[in-house]
Amino acid sequence: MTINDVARLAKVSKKTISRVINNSPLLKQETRDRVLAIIEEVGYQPDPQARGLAFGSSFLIGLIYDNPNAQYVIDMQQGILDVIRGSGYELVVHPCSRQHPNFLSDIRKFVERQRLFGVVLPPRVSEDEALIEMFEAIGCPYSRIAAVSLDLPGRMVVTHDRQGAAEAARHLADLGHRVIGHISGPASFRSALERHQGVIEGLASRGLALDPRYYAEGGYTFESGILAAQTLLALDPRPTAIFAGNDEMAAGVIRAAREMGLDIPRDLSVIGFDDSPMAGKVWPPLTTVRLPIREMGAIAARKLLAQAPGAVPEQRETLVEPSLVVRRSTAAPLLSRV
Amino acid sequence: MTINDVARLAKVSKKTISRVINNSPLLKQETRDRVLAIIEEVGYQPDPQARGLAFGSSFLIGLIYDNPNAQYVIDMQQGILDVIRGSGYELVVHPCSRQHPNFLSDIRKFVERQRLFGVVLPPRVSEDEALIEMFEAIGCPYSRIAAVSLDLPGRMVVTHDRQGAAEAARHLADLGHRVIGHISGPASFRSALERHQGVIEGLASRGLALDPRYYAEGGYTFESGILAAQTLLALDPRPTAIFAGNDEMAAGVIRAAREMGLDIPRDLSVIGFDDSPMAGKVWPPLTTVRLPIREMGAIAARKLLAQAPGAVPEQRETLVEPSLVVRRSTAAPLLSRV
DNA sequence: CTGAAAGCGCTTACAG
DNA sequence: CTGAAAGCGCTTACAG
Repeated sequence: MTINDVARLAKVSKKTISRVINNSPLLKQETRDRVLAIIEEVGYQPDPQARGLAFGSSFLIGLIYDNPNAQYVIDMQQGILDVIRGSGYELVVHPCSRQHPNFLSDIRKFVERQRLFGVVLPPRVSEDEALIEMFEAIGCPYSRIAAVSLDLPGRMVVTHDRQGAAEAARHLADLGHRVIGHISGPASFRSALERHQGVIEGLASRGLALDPRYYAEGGYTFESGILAAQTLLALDPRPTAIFAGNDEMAAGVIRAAREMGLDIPRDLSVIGFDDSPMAGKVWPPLTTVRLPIREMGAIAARKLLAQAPGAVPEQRETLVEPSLVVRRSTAAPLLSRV
Repeated sequence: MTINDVARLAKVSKKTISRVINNSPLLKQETRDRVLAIIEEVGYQPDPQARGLAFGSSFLIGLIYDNPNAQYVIDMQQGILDVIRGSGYELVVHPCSRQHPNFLSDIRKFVERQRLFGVVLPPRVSEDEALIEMFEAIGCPYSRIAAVSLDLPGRMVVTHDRQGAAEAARHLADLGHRVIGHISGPASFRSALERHQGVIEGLASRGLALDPRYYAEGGYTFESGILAAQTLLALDPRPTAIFAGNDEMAAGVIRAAREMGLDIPRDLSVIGFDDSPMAGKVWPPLTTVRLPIREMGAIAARKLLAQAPGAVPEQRETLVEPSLVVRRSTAAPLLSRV
């Protein structure tokens, strides 16, 4: 069933069918309705390959990512799919490594060969300016997700990591903690910087300061969380609470604390970030900060689709608010409870 | 840069370029080498959309899944990508729900519209015979991953879940456990049936039987693990070990045990299945059974590609062996240690 | 508001 | 072993 078959059935030219498919405005409503009815009846689906060939651009959206958090990527894929479902677009996944020597040229080949309609860029690739310049150079539309505004409003989904971290810090302060540690992700991640800054601001709003001795830079990994926690927990006075930049590191903190014989939350409160699948399943269930990843993926997809030739371009930046999920890994410090 | 440009540069017809691209055997080696050199030099990449249109089939592989385990899906995607990298194929993801009323017709539309080259089917969709019949009917190549052989050898990647579960059961028996519980996944999953059977066989090889009272059917979810564990742990005598059909449920068992004041592994040994990201991060680190998901994805992709018109078809079924990962959630039972 | 012609970048089927 | 013609299913650019 091709455009020619439908044209024959509708007794119009195939150009008219094409106009219906592409929602052309210059078309009699009656003609449109009649054609639409026939399309529906015979179950005609325009061939995206043929359209793409004629258009000079495919109906494929690329998700380019280097995020090791599986749940994050799956949720993001789902969010993008929520939006493109029924639109004729499909999602092509492209994990990558910024470490790889051909990082840029591989992605460029991928985008050019497939004539991708555009790409969605979650962190950390979303922060890679060389990558962005390449997309600009080849004219590939994109939308970026990051913890700070890095681009034109219509291309940005900004996550308010700073606020989420501030809320976490205030939660600890309000529980009565005064000696609070923070383990951030790598300083090369905007999210790590923003969360760090959020901790500082959140504590400041309660008249507290983040003592630099109680700050450590981690690698967003379980092992780095263990290592950093061992350092911080050896300090005198020992921190009564630690905010880790993500759940992986928070799990590491819990592990390190346990191996020192500390009880959580009695001896140490712990907060993570991400609300990953394990967060509610470890013991004690982890207090953490949640970002609506799936929704972020959906918004990013919408902003990308809005860059299509006929569409109305997005003008406004979207700010996504995280929320604190209080579970049982945080409590008042021992001293203030005595 | 199109096939015409390359033809002009090489001073041959575009048909010859096409023959080079498609590895046609009837081509002088010298011509091939000369064309290849020019292709390399100018960085020509054949347009998959144009090729697909002419071929009547795209260069897209679909991953259709309804697996809620994010790490599983990501690893599988990675495995498929490992194989198709550089082949000109790309991976399109298509999560779905077997509950959805349009489940079959949605997938059919997807496959037909995109003219997918073929699809990779992990469990549970891989076990859906109505889905398979549909693929047969429309002539869509596929490869299936399942815990039992369900199809022609060339289309099957069989995971030896039964053996993995048997190994887990033997591990418990060899530690000295005699009262062992098993919580399986839903009986509508082949993996659940196979793992269950594996437990029975593993115990039998040590002269033990799985008392039906100590068996419960769960839903492969954390909550179902908690519920089932509460039932099993109320039994008299209390089981000294529980093998859960996946890590999610094993985490639920640990939770339930903890809330009853039981220490793991002192009072209860727990084994899971999957070696999910949380397995090594919970306390105690979970003994579990690992399947090489990424490798399975790669094999499935290879079997799919082997169904291409020119390729040599796969004749043999692939059997994938799981491995037991012993961590700290299993130990000898208290009595035998006294 | 609608249509006939040419073209997107490839491949198949047929020649030679 | 290589090539000229026709076609895959659409769209663009031009008519009317």
